[in-house]
Amino acid sequence: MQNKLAEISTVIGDKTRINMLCLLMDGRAYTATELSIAVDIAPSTASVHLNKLVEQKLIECLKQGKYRYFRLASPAVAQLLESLMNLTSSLQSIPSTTPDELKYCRTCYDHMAGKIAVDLLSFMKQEAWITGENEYSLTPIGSESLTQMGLNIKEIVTTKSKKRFAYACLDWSERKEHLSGLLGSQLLKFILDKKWCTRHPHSRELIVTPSGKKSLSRYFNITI
Amino acid sequence: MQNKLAEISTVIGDKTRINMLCLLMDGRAYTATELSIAVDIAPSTASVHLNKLVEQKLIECLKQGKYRYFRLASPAVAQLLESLMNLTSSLQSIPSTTPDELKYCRTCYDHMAGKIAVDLLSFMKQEAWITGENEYSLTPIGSESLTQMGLNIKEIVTTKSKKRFAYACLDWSERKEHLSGLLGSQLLKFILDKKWCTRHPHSRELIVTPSGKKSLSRYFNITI
DNA sequence: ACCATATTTCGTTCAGGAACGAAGTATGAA
DNA sequence: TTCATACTTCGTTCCTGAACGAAATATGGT
Repeated sequence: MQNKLAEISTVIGDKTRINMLCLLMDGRAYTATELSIAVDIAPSTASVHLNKLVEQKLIECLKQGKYRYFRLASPAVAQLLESLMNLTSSLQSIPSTTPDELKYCRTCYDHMAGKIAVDLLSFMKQEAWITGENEYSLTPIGSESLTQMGLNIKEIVTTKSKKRFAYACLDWSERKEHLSGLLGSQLLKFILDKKWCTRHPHSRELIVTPSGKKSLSRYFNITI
Repeated sequence: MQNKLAEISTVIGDKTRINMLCLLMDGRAYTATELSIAVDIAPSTASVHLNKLVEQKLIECLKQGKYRYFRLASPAVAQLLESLMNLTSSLQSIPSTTPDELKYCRTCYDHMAGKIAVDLLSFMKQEAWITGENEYSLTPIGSESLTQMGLNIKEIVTTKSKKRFAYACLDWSERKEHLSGLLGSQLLKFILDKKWCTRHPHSRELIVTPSGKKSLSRYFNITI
């Protein structure tokens, strides 16, 4: 019991690992190499540290191709780090992402990405429109809400497609999850149809229209 | 800035020191020797550990004659330890497993604890019956009020005792300060004598009697 | 298929620091 | 005063674990 506690605290109690955890405090996921560069150690050393942190469930690892993204495992970990920072009274403000347009709203393959998409997913989770960890299912609440919004959910749900229905995709700029899968792509299609956003002619940027601002705010409580 | 954080976390990240901190989680002050025995190391080693903890302001030291009493430095430290315990999901995490009654009103060694005791201390502070940060002194107002209530303050003040007169004890469940020391123990004695509370036969719980309710409300503005 | 990049595993080196006991200091008691 | 107890300081030993680079593995791109 206290043994477990001692284990955890020794894992936390390392200069390098604490620095890593601090970097992860912004809620984003970083690759092993990025972290190793940021804290100035060899990748091999970083790998060892990251494994220890994963072992103690302080962070978790998301494989994506040859990359491994690491992020804090739970809000409880963030809270722990925060109380640590409270002690030093050096609660550095979490670096706010300076949203250059592309970071803000764009496409990622066939679905939306950027801050808006991250906010959108977090709204849908919070309002219990969807459930699940990495693979999502639509709840009756979500189904109804989206239908009322104008999406033909019935059609989407009955679509025969090899595509996964809905899952979490890591955003490359925010490094936070956003909605991917059939639901994500249909949602983008819908938003473009409704002209809440329009495509930028030469990039993957999406431009939110005035009516889009209103609707996004109304349906998803997203302010721009 | 992160340097400071790393320092603190390395100090926390030691099996022996964490064990000591856990012992101190009950809010009580222990001597160096007691702690060294409890965690099974030589007194000299304990001394080094305790100094490190003091240096980082995780605990504080109160000299009293040849004894040194150590206790947690602040509620913030208790909170840190609690969030650490949260991670282990060990249900030794206090709040959920503790019956409400025990949280509400009980003894902590020789004085009262629980929500009532916390309220009581905060009332005494607010009404300027006592002054001080962690070590309290009785003010003339406090002295008079308590005397009027029926406590023999003169006798208590002139008692020769190694015990500290009055100090803040960290509450185990509330994580807030309550009154400990000679004054605290005498107050409990008084309250039991007056039958404002009675002891539960097999636990540290205190049961507030009907007349206790009236008196606590009248003298300390505490509603139950 | 080939190479480039991301990450892990392994073996080695090395510094830091945890632990002890002995000797020194401080305080209380007889 | 003298002794006992509480605690600290110092010097030494010893072990853990942080770090590295080289080689292995995994994946993507061309």
